[in-house]
Amino acid sequence: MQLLLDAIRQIPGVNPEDVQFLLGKAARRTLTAGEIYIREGSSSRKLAFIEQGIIRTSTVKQNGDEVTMLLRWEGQFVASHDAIIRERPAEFSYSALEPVSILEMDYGELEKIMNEHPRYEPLRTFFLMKMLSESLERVETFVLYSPEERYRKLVEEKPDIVNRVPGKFIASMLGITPVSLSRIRKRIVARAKH
Amino acid sequence: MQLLLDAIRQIPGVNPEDVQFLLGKAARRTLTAGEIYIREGSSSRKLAFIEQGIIRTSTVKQNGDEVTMLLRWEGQFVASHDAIIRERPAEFSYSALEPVSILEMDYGELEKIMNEHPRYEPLRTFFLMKMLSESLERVETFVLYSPEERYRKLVEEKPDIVNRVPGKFIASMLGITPVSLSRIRKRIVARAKH
DNA sequence: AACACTAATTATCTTTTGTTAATCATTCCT
DNA sequence: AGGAATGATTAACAAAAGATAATTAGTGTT
Repeated sequence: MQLLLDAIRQIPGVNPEDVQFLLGKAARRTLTAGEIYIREGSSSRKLAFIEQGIIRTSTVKQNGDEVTMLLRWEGQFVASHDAIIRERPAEFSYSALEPVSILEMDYGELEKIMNEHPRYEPLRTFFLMKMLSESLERVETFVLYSPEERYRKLVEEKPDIVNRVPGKFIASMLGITPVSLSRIRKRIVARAKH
Repeated sequence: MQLLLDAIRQIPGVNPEDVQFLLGKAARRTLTAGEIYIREGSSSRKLAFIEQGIIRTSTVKQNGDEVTMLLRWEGQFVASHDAIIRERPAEFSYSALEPVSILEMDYGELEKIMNEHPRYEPLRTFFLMKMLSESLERVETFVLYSPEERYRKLVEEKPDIVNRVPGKFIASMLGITPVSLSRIRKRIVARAKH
């Protein structure tokens, strides 16, 4: 819970008592490793804060290949973008890579509260801005950096990810194949021992 | 002006009279080809709707290479993401590729109005969601598609872009070099005449 | 311990991209 | 019209990535 409070405390324009009220709406829930949280095609508008664990967003391409679109871990929020911001069924599946603990709310409920009590509005604005900021930064990594540089940056940002997530998922998220990631790793260690 | 009205009319929860009021705050402005709209490093919080023309978002990498992060054209909004959602000086320059006509507002002013009159809030939420949706879709193109597929999709989405924007800018936006784009084009026409 | 299953690495070959430089093609300018 | 400047294409080579398959490593299961 502390993690979530810390996250919310950054929000300008929201006072702590309001937060307490909203947190009352959140339910703690756990997922077992491998469990699917939101299934592809569902219209679930759940909004979750990850207390512990990693959730993977994935789908299957037309050609049958499975791709990992996104990995989210403790301290971050997870929601079905399609269901919430595009109002259509989820194109992706969201599943736990490890035992996961989340705090869950229904976005529809939040929306109702915000419509009735405008003072909660800054909360929504804050989340949207945060997600947008993260997404824009991700676009930047694709335009500015090579696959190897993207991998280095990811490891820099979240070093323990390499021990917690199978490389094939990491590769997919970076837009490359597992074979290519393997070669990148090899090149990096080769260069490390000059 | 019609274009902007059409764009705003899609927004659920905002009534037309409110829109008229906000539009009163917007000023029409033109940019000459090549003119810089927002300069890198500036803290301008201008928000603009493009009536006509194309605006290019770009920066210079550490290694000196110039990159095009984004192209925006008529019917779309332009704003300095850094200044507005990250509250820091712009990392990018925004410049007109053609003579451009925009409707311009100051985001700070909008923010003030929204804080005082909550009924305008859905407008902000709508813009944020729209930008987020676009950004997420862009991330998807990098994860799901090859450079050639990304190029095809861009041309499909905005066919006249190839006649209006130098290929080197398009290439950069797709995360590839101009030479590589040239080869992709060659491959496409070669395959067209089976 | 033996087996099955999955992931990671390696090998081989093909395709694509990056890099650099040269050559066309266009546009713009005086 | 002539010349400068810019952008696009092509060439030639190096580097990286994709595809496929084989091998190795690591898990977990019984």
